[in-house]
Amino acid sequence: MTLNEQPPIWAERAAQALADAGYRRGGARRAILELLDEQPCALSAVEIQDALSRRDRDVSRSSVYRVMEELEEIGLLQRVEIGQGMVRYEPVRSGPGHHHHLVCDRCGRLQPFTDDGLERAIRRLSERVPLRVSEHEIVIRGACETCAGA
Amino acid sequence: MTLNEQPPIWAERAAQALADAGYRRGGARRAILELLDEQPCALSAVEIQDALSRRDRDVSRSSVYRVMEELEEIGLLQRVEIGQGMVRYEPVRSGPGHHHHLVCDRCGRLQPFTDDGLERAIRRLSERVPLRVSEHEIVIRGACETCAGA
DNA sequence: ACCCTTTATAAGACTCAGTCCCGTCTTCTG
DNA sequence: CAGAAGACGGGACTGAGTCTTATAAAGGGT
Repeated sequence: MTLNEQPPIWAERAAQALADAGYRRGGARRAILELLDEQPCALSAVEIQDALSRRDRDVSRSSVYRVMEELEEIGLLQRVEIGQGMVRYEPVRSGPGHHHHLVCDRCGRLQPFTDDGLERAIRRLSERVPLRVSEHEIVIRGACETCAGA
Repeated sequence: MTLNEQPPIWAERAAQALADAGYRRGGARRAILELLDEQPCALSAVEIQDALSRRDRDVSRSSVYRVMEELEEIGLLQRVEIGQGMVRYEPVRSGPGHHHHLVCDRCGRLQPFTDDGLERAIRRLSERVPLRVSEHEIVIRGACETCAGA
């Protein structure tokens, strides 16, 4: 179960990609990029704002959401809906990096995973279905090892 | 792609199940049951309240949410998270009736489907994963035939 | 049929993530 | 270095969902 462990170059790549896409630089965005790059887990918008605030680098709500939108647009960030209306964002670190998520019902911990069998099943399914499929998202819920005890 | 087309006995079965579970009867719940039974598509809480209001059978928000919770608890209703924080509810009509959903990005139309290959892949996956799996939900998004034109 | 207790309901205040708007500040370009 | 374009902050606003409380039914016992 792969946890992302690449060197912390994502923020730089992201900054470059933003520049290439015609965005100017700005303090809020920079702070957000750095924060996201450090964090091992996906964060929600509110968590991002709070974390920055704790470092005395306050950023407005509007900025958080705007930056999230921009980053998602360019494909640097993946939006993950973990149920109960909760949304979190995580850096896309390697290429397309398609993966899904395990969510712990109790502690909210999020863990990425990939599975070829699953992807194959979905690909086959996509062809037989009355829908021009654009994306799919799979969330598996349960109790993580820590929370399940045992 | 199976659309639910059973006879409209769900409301009665549901009423019975509620009684068996020790719930008393009440106007709001009755009205909600009848409405849900008629509707072919899944509805959100707000849609339920509005629909009843249009029939001059006003029901309070609290009642809608309370009843949804009760029905889900007994397994008569399935909660479907269709993304963007939207939640809809649909009657569970036949036995366990495990299935997933196709969501049209544009018109919001919801369509149930089942797929054995997919279930098999998930079952295999569940055994290899560091999580005591309790449930899974798969949402496939795209453009439905109507919206995609073609 | 009539209490009495328990449960169901309505109404509305409240929460909280997310959106929108607008005035101000910063970045970049000429 | 000035001026336009874009980035930012702050705060009003939205809308789904929650919580609280008073009132209205429902069912059981007599």
